[in-house]
Amino acid sequence: MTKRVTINDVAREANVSTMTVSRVLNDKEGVSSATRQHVQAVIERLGYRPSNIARGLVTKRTGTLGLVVPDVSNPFFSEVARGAEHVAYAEGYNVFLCNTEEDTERELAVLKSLDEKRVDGVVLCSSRLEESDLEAVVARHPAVVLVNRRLESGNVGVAMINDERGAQAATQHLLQAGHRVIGFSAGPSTSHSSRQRVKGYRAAFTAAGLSYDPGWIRHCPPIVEGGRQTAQALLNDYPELTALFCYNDLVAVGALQTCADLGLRVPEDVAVVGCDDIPLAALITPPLTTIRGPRYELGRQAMQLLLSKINVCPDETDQNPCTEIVLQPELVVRASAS
Amino acid sequence: MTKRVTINDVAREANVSTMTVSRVLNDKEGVSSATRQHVQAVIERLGYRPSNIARGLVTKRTGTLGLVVPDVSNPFFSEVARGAEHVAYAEGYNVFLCNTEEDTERELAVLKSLDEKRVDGVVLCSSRLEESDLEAVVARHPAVVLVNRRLESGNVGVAMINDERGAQAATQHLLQAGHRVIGFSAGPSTSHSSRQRVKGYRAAFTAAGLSYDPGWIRHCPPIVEGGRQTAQALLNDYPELTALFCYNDLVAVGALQTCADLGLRVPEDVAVVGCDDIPLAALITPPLTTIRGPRYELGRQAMQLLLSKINVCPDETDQNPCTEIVLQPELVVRASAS
DNA sequence: CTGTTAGCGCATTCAG
DNA sequence: CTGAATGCGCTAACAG
Repeated sequence: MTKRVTINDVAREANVSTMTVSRVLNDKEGVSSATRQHVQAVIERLGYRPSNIARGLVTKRTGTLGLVVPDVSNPFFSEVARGAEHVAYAEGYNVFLCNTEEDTERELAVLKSLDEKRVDGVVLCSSRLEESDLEAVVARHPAVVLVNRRLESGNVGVAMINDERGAQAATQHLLQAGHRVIGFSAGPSTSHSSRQRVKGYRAAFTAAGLSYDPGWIRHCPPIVEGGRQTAQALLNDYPELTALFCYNDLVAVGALQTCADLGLRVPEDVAVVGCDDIPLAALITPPLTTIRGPRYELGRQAMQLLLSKINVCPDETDQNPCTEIVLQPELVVRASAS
Repeated sequence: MTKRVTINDVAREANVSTMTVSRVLNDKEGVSSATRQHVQAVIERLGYRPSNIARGLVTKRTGTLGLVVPDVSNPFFSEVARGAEHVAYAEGYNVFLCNTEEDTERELAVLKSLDEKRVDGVVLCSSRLEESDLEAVVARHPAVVLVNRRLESGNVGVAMINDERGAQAATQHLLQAGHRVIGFSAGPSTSHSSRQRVKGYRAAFTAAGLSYDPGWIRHCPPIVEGGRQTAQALLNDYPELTALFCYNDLVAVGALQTCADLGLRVPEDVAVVGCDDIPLAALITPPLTTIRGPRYELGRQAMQLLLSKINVCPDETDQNPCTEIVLQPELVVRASAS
């Protein structure tokens, strides 16, 4: 690592001013094609790379964005991340990937760090923050898009999958199959999508003119082990239970494991429905009936919305032509609940 | 977005010089605890957040790192990413996640972008770059750690899973079970780990005093569809084939699908072995015999190695106490090849 | 213990 | 078409 070549080195070597170099760097007019070519050649020869950080200091735009997710290794978020990163890259941005590991303190910390890094915007997935904290975060950042969470106040973009509708469809499917005692392993109580899914679960009962026992709903960590334990508890407390709706497919896999441990057949003894349609859902035994949300598309659109917020012309900054994107999920019927 | 609070605003408001503010910001000595507290209070009151980018311009350290992977949504890399991000966060760094989407041009492009962003170091996973390009990349960046790839020249850190050994163990397992015609869906020919696994595959035959037909080895995209098609071609060209070793578990899933389509039973008619032990491996039918590499640990150690390279004292910069980390994989025997 | 001077690498504004 | 001066927000190296 010898010292870096700067714009001054290029200017000196090319016998021009730094301004001329700057102009060719940014493809601005006002440079004869002769000098432009010459400067280009010198840039190549010296292997010069402009410093985005020096540039950012003056332009106030860093060309970097933040993407905050609870856990990248969760297939749901890794797909969202892939979609988001793809769009960002196409527009010349880089993105900081931040894992909160389901921890609100850590979420606050990464958001602070992103602020100090002066990112141009943030896509915040499944924020577990309280309303007031979230508002403060939104206020600090130049542009924010929330994924799978809504916020009344503030100029936020929102992109989400209609979780309520998905959960309702899943529950309705079970109800129509004749199930009346349906457990719900509902994921983290602090999660917005969990709350939405609970709503949908209830709505399905209401719409069918049936009632449910609130005890059938139980929160759990959104992972296999959480699903395993909750299913165990639920089946123990309610032996009459014939169906389980799960917060996500990982939780459903845990439920499947518990059923296997207990010698219960799926779907004959207990029907199981998951959420998300992650890759393994179709490949396990029995194949999982689940709710599929367009995850990659969600990431794509969230990022696109963020970029559109960043790049609005100042005079149309108040328009907010489309500030909320809602993607519809669909029920995928497989063997675990037919 | 009103104008940002700067260090000058804080200094003015607190009736001190910017240097004093800078000192309390960086916890440097030389400030009375009285003024320190006072300045702290003003910082809080104004909601001041130091600009990491202005700071980086003078200190030459941005506190950012790059993590380049072929595909985040591949469970292998999403686990590596999680491990790497965890360590980086713990040390106060942020990481740019970059997907190459298996494309070398794009890999070059993101590396260039990372350079312009002046990252302090890069973890580069499964680089598909030619040796000369890779050397150029390594030369430009202050610190580089390669994952699953080696490079003779240059001061690079290396962290890898011993793919050759893993592939040999898998092949040996099949050989010992009596298989003699073993297909190998070997993944991308440009991938280093593919080459290593081919080596291991061969080594197992050699060690057993047996021979193989080079036609049994066929490259393919490292995804389900690639595995599906390659298995089809292999089973078509070599009907006597009784076992399939696959580049990774996704490829193995594709192979499983092909077997099902063809009415072949696994493992009775065809034994299948995968690689990586991704979450679904244990959960599909039949459960996949596979090679497990410590993915999260790989990400962790790679990032740790990178940070140790970044933070060496200048006078011990040549020592390179531990520049290569090799993690051992293990054979996980399940039903698909027992 | 505290402040002053300088400059990191670049783009913006204004003159040539 | 080109260049000189200026400053972005911060810290390093000195002074006091």
